[in-house]
Amino acid sequence: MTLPAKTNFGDYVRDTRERLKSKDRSFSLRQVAQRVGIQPTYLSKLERGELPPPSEETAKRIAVDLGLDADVLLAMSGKVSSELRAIICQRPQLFSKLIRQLKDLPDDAVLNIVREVTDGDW
Amino acid sequence: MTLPAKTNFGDYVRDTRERLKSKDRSFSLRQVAQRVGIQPTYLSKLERGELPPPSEETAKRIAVDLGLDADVLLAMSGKVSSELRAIICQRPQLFSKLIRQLKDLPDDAVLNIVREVTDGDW
DNA sequence: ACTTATGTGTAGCTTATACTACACATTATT
DNA sequence: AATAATGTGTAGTATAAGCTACACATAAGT
Repeated sequence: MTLPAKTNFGDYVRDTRERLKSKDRSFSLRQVAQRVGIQPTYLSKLERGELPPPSEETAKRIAVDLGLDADVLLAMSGKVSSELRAIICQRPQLFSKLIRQLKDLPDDAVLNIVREVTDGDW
Repeated sequence: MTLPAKTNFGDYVRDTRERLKSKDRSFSLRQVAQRVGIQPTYLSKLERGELPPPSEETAKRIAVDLGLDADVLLAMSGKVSSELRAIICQRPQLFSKLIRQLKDLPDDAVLNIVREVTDGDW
């Protein structure tokens, strides 16, 4: 699972699409736009950063088409999916506190927590 | 720490403000609006749910004035603070996975995690 | 050569977001 | 009784979000 280094929404989409396109002609800007349900001009501007990232729904459809992780692509839009937002908003104090605490913990420490929960030690 | 049962933004603000007002005249709708930096008419409509919750900034200022937890008030607006969003967006996969996993865990289980992290067992 | 497909520049548009400003009736305060 | 303060109805406004539509030059495929 390769995470995008320090790139933005546009570059990430463009790079991914070009990579796919080199193996499969159907990943032209126009065809992707068509499948995603947006105008080619719009996708072009998104990829070049001429316009800010699209709506959550559009970002998700782009992610699906390009086989990307929607959470990651949304993060590059500075957004958190409505699904996650809803979870947080149900118990805002609990989650707010937890997230702030985990902010400065290294990845592997957070992963340990994830694993512990997965294993159902709770 | 009393959490609002199942109420919405408007009712929560109104109830809180009325409660404060009964002890302190300066919590009239007009004076609160003045301190918060919005029009009284706007606050009135917010409290009665005639208009949707305000911007994050305005919600935060209301929270400060009324002594409420900003995260909770934002949650009633269906929002997550930009600060928390930024934390999540820095490590979207990690946090997304964790949040989804914690979704159905009872409060005390999540609190255990919070405490463990607080104690620095990591 | 010709058609077809590709990416992009320019110019818009529609809907939501986030409020303000004025006027008024009702209720307190002095 | 007069003044001041309170909450609210109505009508707007300004800005941003999230796109579309047309036209065109270039490149690729047949």
